[in-house]
Amino acid sequence: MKLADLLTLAFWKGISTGAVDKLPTLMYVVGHFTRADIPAFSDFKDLTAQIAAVRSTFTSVDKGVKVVTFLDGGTVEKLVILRDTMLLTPATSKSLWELGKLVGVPKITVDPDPERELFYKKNMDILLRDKPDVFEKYAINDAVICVKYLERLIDMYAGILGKRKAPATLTAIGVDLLMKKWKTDLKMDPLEVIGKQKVVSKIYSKRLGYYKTEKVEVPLEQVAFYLPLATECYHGGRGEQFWFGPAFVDDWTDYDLAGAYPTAMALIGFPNWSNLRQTTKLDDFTPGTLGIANVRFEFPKSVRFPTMPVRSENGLIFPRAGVSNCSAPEIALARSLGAKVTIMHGVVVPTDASKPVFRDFIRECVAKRLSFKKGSLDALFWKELSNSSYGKTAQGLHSKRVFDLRDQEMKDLPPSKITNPFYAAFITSFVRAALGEVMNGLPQNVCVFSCTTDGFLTNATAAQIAGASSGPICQLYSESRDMLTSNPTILEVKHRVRQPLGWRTRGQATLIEGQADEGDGVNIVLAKGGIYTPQEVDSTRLQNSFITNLFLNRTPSDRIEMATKTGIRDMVNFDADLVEKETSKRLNMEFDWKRRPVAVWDAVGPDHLSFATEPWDTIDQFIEMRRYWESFAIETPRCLKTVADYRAFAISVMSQSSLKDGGSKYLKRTDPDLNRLRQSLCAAWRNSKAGLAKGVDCKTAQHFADTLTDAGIPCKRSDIENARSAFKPKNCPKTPAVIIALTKLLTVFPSLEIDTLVTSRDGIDIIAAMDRPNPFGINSENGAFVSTEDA
DNA sequence: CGAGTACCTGACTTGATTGC
DNA sequence: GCAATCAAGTCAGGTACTCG
Repeated sequence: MKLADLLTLAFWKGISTGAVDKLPTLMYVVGHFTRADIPAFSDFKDLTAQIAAVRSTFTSVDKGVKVVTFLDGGTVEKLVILRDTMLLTPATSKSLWELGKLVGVPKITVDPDPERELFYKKNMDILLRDKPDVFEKYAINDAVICVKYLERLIDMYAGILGKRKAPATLTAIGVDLLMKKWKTDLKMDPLEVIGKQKVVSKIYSKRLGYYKTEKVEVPLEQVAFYLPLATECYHGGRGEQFWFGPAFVDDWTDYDLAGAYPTAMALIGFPNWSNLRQTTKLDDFTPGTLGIANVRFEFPKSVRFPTMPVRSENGLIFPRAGVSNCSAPEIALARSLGAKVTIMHGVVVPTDASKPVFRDFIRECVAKRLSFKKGSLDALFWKELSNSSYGKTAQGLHSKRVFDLRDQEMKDLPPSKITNPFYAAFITSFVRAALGEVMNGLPQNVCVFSCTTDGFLTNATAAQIAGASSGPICQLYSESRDMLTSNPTILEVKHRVRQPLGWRTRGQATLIEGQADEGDGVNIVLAKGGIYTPQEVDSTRLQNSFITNLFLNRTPSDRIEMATKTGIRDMVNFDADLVEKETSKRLNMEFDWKRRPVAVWDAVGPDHLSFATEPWDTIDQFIEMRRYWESFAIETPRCLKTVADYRAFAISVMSQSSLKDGGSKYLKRTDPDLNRLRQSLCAAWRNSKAGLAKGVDCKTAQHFADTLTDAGIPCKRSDIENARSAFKPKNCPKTPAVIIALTKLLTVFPSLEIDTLVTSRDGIDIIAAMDRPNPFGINSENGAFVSTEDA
């Protein structure tokens, strides 16, 4: 059936039952997750040319679909605008069931038995056969929810912007509202706000065969010059796991910066783009400055959480020293933490703080949100508007490929009307800086367990938190907060637990729940870090114990099942239907090595490897480390669950890092140090190098092999015969095992030149961490926490 | 929409085995 | 003892995909 046929049928039924007396020429067709429905139309191929794929589903963007319907014996052309409620729903309530609750239409249950219910939903044809009346009700109910929701949305839009329309996405409403604020209320020119101008350009039109003049929006020249640097200075949120494994038992609190991104946005004053200037003066970069820079930095050893972001393939890293592209708030913070900072390339945009560009918009969103009941559709709607506007300032900065339906190819997501890298860089930098200021303000004996974008988990007391959140950045944050909500509080408590478990960025669970009675969910911290829990495991508590068991009992070969749906590309290119496909993914609950282990031990209760961390000295150390980890664990099955596992990895790391420059290629996974030593010795013997002489220091290959084996280096005759390539000097890592073996060999071959065999580099040493005590003073007998002050 | 992975592919190295 | 052979292991780069 074609889309047109469906509409004809609907009109015909509407007229014949008297429900419809006038036919519209322009209409919205709405569904929830239209990716499931649209491909079912027989003219799907033609439709794709007129609709767009947004966030993996279908909607109309800048134009509608022309549809010809047959009514009263004649043909009538209608314009259809497609909408997907999925794209118009606040982030927390994506399911149709949630949506139904928001508009007051509950979803219909088809069977009282939950198992039958699930079965019917997966096999709608059987439901139609068994209970046709229920089927019809159920099917229509979904449509009712969508229509009611869209009507509500159109009403809301009209109430705010005075025009009756349904935009394609929620964020589009936010941008429209912001534009209105700028133009009507604040009398600002949107182009001036984001540093652009209109110019007339001549474009040759192939179709018309002559030049057309067109007005295009381009960045002001003095701004354009620095856009690449500003884009480099824009990063996402800070996410790190500072501790691996089970923590000690204590009062742990999960804090969140209240409304982080909107709060930072509200601080931006009206920019004077034409007076933008280059500077390398540190004092030009204050916490509130709209400024970006490429800087060299070095933090003192005493700073536990360095705050300068450095981009890597695996996300943001915060090393002790290096080169960072960041914004003014982080530069100011680094200086106040005692870091040596040198600005190599810096740009500052003067702003008028008395004319903030986003504050009124945010304030209106916050006021509107607070005027509605918490959790209601309106409240969620307004929250989404302010939160999503930050994302729009960053849209299109880092290239993101999206599938273009019309041209059937991947294209870059274009910038939005309010994309501006200076803003995006400032907003995110300010939030990271606020987080960094608090974490570094805590006493050394307080443990910070993890952090994600705008929150962190710590065993600090309320008084310690208060003491840590009084720095200049927090002050500014508090002022902005006060201005927006008349409440200067900056940190909110999200969860309280007694013992957390952590493995990687965005990977935390709860071993012992908290005892707060503030409601459900407060006592459990759970961030699954990309791990799927089965559908039947539905409550947070069940999911938490599922994840915890997964972690404690994991093996390298564990896989987790997940359901994926046919993607848009496959639907369009191969005419594939939307089906669920069961796939499995390797379970990865190992550390991400964004920090360096500083003290390692086997924890008790639950029994598992545990370690505290410190920052890497440089980004290169991290990059190297990640490479070692990937080759060690992801290809060879191995989890780090005990100190013995850790030791094997630590030796592998030292072996590889001390060789570097090609020498570390093809090191063995198990006993890399001794295997390489054997290889080197065999080549040395065959070529009479490194103080060995073939036929003199052992008559036959077999004899030499036996001698090595006796010294603790397993060796076979074939190993010597296979040593066909030239002897490579200094090609052997200097691990404790290698030194012991060589010392033994020296008694057999006194002329052996150890320095010719063994590398002179030191490499990355995470072996020594096994000898260091837990800095937070665990009593290893029972796992109980002993504060360093008492100990 | 950014962050973080998993998976695929093709080229290269290594170590066990075999025949001379 | 040496050369040839082969399967398994290793490496590097690119891409697709999901979650929060």
